[in-house]
Amino acid sequence: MNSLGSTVSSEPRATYSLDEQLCAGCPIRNFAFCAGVPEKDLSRLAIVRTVRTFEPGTALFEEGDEVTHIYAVVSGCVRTYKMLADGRRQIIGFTMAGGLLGLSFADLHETSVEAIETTRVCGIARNDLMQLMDDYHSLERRLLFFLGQRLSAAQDQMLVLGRKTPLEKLASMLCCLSVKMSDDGSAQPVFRLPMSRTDIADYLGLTIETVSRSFSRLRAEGIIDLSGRDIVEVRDRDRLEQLAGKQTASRLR
Amino acid sequence: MNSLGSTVSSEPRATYSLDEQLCAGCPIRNFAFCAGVPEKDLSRLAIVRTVRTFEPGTALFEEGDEVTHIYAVVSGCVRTYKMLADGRRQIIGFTMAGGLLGLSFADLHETSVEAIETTRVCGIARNDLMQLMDDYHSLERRLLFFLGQRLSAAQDQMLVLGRKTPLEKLASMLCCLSVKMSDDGSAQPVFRLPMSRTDIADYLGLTIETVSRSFSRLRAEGIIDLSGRDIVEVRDRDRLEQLAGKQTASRLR
DNA sequence: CGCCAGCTTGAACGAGGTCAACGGGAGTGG
DNA sequence: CCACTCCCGTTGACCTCGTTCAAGCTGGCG
Repeated sequence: MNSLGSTVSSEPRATYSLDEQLCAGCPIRNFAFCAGVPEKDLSRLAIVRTVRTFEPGTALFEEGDEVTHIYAVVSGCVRTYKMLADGRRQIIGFTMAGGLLGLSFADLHETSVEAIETTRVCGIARNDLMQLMDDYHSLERRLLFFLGQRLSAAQDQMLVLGRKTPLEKLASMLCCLSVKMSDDGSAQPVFRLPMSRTDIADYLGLTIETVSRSFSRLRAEGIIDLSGRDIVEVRDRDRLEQLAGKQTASRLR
Repeated sequence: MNSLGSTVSSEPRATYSLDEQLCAGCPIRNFAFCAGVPEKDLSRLAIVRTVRTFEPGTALFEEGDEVTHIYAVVSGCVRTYKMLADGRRQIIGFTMAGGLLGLSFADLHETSVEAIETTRVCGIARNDLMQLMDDYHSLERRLLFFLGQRLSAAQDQMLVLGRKTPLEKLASMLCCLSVKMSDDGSAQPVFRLPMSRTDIADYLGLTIETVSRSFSRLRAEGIIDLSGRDIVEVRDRDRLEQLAGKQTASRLR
């Protein structure tokens, strides 16, 4: 996997960082759900949160595990997925810095989450979060907003999975990633793919071969260019967005 | 469509009910999001909410419309969907009595919603809802819970759309409907399908022909029985759930 | 009774999956 | 330093499953 010698395993190989910098200096302070806690009360947050590091391939939690914490991704990238009994996998989404993981009202997790890259996450115990939500209305409002965004993204992905062709699926994903992989939320023409072809296939409901063929076709048509296997350059954003179906039917009327 | 002569159209053919019964006697009072408003303050809710009736095929709202209200379904059934420019449609979900519609933090709706049957909905203006959320913490908590449930359902559906076979897709849907179509939240052996084969196809990412063949096969194998085209009897629940993949990989370990 | 919309069934086709071979870059060891 | 290996990705050939196209059926309603 990487030079640290981690292997694919369900054992979290975590590093506890006991004396992290205060929340005030946190890189995701203004983007993550914790922005719902007012500046003056940050110390309260800093006491209850724990920062951990996960190496590639290690699990943050798995489907069926008890829900104990919720997490904000500080840096890196994780995949959230569900499996069928025979090993078929559906990746629900990829979460980057600022993203929220594990917010659930059930007692057991309904998805599994694994680090794709070395990933730092900030965790808060569910009980502590509930307490904070009771005390800070703005935090609860912010979580509601995050869940709304997640639901909206999930609905978009249903359209992708149910009704788009492989080429359209890949184009949709690349359009999203060109925004998600940028630091400032704008669409970057050049960006890195943190996930493997297998991950992409399991995200789009395709096989790895079809993903590879779709990449080749996007490149052949001059819509994108690839450097190595993980650097994407968008050469014709208009055509990429057109393929992705950004203009939905109702907006064309 | 039905004896009232409504046709498929985007014009809402709505009936305003100006003097509805008070919220206290409402059939969904204890199930819908409004259960987050305490009993003693129900009158406040009753003032701001509006009940409307939509005939089959009429739109509650469409993608791109301004978000003005959120709705609770009082009775009937609606479909939420997204369209691509060339007419391909993906149904995001079906909402029955007690369900929530239109909760969004964007200014414009990202999905369209149409009545499948004659449907009564209770609407609250977004501004009024925001005010109520500020005043009643329990209401906001309840909306958060509803959104969490919706997200969870959306994730299940991604697994269905991305990785299941047609037979498994239909089995999954029937398992869900046997619960959703019951009054008490338990799985009923006999229930009615409110939606057409075309709706089912657009929900499962299939064609109408494949849906029809899958129904025939489930019947041929003695797993279900059909009376007419819309009454389903589950004859072998175990096999239906097995096909649906209720046991996910992690839970089998 | 006849029409029509929605559903079912059959036959042919093709998009995407499966299987297999090849390629290339990174890590390893001689 | 180079050869070897391994993993991941790409490409080609073939095949299958689900779609497409077409015909027939059914049940509700005029």
